[in-house]
Amino acid sequence: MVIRSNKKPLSAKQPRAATVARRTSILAGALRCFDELGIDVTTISDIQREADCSVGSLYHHFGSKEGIAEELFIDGIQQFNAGMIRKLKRCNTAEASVKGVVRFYCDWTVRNRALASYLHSRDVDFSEEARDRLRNIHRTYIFEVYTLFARYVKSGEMRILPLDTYVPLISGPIQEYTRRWLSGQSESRASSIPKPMRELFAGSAWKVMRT
Amino acid sequence: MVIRSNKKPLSAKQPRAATVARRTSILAGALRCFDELGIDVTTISDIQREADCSVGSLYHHFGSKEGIAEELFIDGIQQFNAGMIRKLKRCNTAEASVKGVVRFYCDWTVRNRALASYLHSRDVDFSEEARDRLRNIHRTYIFEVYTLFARYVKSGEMRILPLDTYVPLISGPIQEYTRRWLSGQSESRASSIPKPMRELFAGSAWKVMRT
Amino acid sequence: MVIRSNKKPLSAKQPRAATVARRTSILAGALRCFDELGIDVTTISDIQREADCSVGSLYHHFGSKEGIAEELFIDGIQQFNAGMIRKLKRCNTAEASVKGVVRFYCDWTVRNRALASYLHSRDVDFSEEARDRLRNIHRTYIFEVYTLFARYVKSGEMRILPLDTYVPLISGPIQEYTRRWLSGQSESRASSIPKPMRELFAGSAWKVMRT
Amino acid sequence: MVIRSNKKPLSAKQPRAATVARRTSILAGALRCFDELGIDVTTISDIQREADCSVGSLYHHFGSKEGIAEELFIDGIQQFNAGMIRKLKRCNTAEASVKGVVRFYCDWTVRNRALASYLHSRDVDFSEEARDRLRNIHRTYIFEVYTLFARYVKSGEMRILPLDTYVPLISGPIQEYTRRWLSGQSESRASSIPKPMRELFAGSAWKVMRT
DNA sequence: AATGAATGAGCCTTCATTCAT
DNA sequence: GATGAATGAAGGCTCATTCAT
Repeated sequence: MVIRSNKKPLSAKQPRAATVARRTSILAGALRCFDELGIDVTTISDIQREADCSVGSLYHHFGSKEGIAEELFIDGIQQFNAGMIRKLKRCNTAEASVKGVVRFYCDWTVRNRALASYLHSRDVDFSEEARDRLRNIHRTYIFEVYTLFARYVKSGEMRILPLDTYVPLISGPIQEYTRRWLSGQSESRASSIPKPMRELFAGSAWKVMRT
Repeated sequence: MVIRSNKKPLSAKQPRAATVARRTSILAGALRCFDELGIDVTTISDIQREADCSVGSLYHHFGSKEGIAEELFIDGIQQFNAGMIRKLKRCNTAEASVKGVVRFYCDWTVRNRALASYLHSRDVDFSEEARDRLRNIHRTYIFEVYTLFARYVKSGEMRILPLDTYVPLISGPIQEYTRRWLSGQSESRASSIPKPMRELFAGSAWKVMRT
Repeated sequence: MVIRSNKKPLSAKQPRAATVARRTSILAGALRCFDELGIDVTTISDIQREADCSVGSLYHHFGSKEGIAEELFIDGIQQFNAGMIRKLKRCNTAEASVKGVVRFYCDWTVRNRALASYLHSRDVDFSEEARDRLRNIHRTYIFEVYTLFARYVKSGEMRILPLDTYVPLISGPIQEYTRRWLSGQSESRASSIPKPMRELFAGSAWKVMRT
Repeated sequence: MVIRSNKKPLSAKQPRAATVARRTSILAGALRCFDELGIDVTTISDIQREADCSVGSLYHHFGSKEGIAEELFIDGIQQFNAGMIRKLKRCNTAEASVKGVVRFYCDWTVRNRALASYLHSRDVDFSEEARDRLRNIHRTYIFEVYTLFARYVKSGEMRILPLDTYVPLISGPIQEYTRRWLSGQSESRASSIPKPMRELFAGSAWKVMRT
């Protein structure tokens, strides 16, 4: 997982490798806790134990429990968005694109189970500053995605629908399926989602979107 | 630590009307709190204030904060299930039934905004006993629903698909749309979901399900 | 309910002097409270006030009210045992040893009134771990004492009796007398037990034990 | 066990049999609780469950938790005292009397394990009124006992000792032995104290008391 | 006499955060 | 940068007692 120091002024000198490692291990430990216990229930002490560091260290690097939660969340979102955009840029038809969304959603969730699960929780209590960063990230993402799809709508390959229904219609089913898979996983960490299943959802999404 | 057996004997005696009223008002107060603050953040004090009763009363009737959360959850599920079954029994064709599911989901959510929102949260930490009750309720519900749909699948009016994909495919999109509507609503309590929007999702569901 | 593993790793690091002082003052404060109020009635608040520290500090060092009670109890037992063994090692005859037990019991109790009184109470609700520690301490102590007396029994200077009657027969009377003295003391903190009284019990013990 | 209604004015009419039965069952239930949990830890609710009655009933009959504890304690003391006096009145020699004390103590304790254990606890927080009653009972008892023994001291059959050492010297060992037996019993409720053991203590007591 | 819902002071404990070393 | 002792507000919960039915 790629961790970036986002809090520090951009002009600051490069943090040392040891520092980066410590931050990374804290975020990883926090994710394990959030995954197993939930954000609200996880305590600083839990994270400390999991990351094997002192309380002071936690506060030195992230300022607060919410600081850790925010950093982790934003980091996760950026990874997901970047992956999705990369994927879509490699799709050249409406069908490939619609199916690509479903496939990427499915694959990424399976590959990043804990992080995906964390991004679903709506318990993070963002600071105003973090909310701003998220809004910008989301705006940029949505703009990029819409730009990539706009041509297919214009060309008549995809239905024209209210803007806020595209995501539910395309991703809703796989999200719901995935959500159930995630809950199940918390107990039995074994299987992944079978390809034919994934293709069923991809196909359905296209069935709904095509003109 | 001293361990005592805590279970109240399940006496079949009818509770008095006042008792029922108190229980109801506590649950209503709790729902308001959970809706605005989230379960984990809501305190006993909050519920107490909202239900206008003493701490002792809360514990007398529900035993614990989790006890309240469980009761509320189970109550809600049962209301939803009962409504859905009632609705489906009035549908005579595959199309009406599939669309009926989407419509009922949409309408019930709008009519019971707070409760619906609460049922979505996965923060309730169920006791083993509550988990059992829920499992039974769910089993019964799923059985009834499948019974109602089985004939349409058999008659060839609906596609034959893996059992665990029906719900995501039919309800996924409206659920996702609804989820976003719910988040938005927490700030501006005004609008409802417009009929045409509802019908868009109903239509899409049928588009995916028909043979 | 969420379960977390709570055990602090038994790091061998030396605690700082300030830490030791704080622990000591907490135990001293707790003893004063237990002595005056009894364990069950003493509240964390009482101890806090008496030790002049924050609640958090109490829990940081001892984990719980029971933790304090256990530590104090074990500390006291070890002090008593060590003193008794030291005393007995300086006795060279059966008579001196039997009388030595009575004398030490009497003197130690008077010199450590509150602690002695605390060790008599059977309200401490030991954790399994503490019970283990106590069992070990007791086993070692009993072994040492029996070793010291064995020669006198073998040499025929002392009666041969069932093992579990030596303590009651030698210490029973002074213990009972002392117990009453302790109850009395809780109101009027002045006198001590007069030497002749002590010697009466020492003499009686020897009268019962000699062959 | 004989239970007497001691709180009511002496002129009151005889309570009905049902009332007596209820009081008896409450005291019996309370004893079971105190025995297993300790007074301070036992709750009104525990007693209620054990006696199978309502909270209101408890308060109707005894006024408070302490009221129950006091009644039980005083009742027990009176039973013990009465038995001891009865026993001593049947002894005609100093030796028989001294040994009689030890034997009765031993036998009564075994026969009334829970009650004996309860009488040893010093956690009862007596009201001023109860303390008065107890003082009177104790005064009377001590007076009777001393009267019964006085003749043997005068006749030179028993040693002349400080008044407050007779009880410790005679009863101390068997009490201590018994105390340990009682603690042990809480786990394995089976054996009783063997006769030869009892006689060992009886003999030792006489050895110490004879001139 | 019996019942059990209601009350609320007070208890034990947790936990995010600070700060001296 | 790292450490962990210290802090104290706040939370969930218990329980003796009262009182209307």
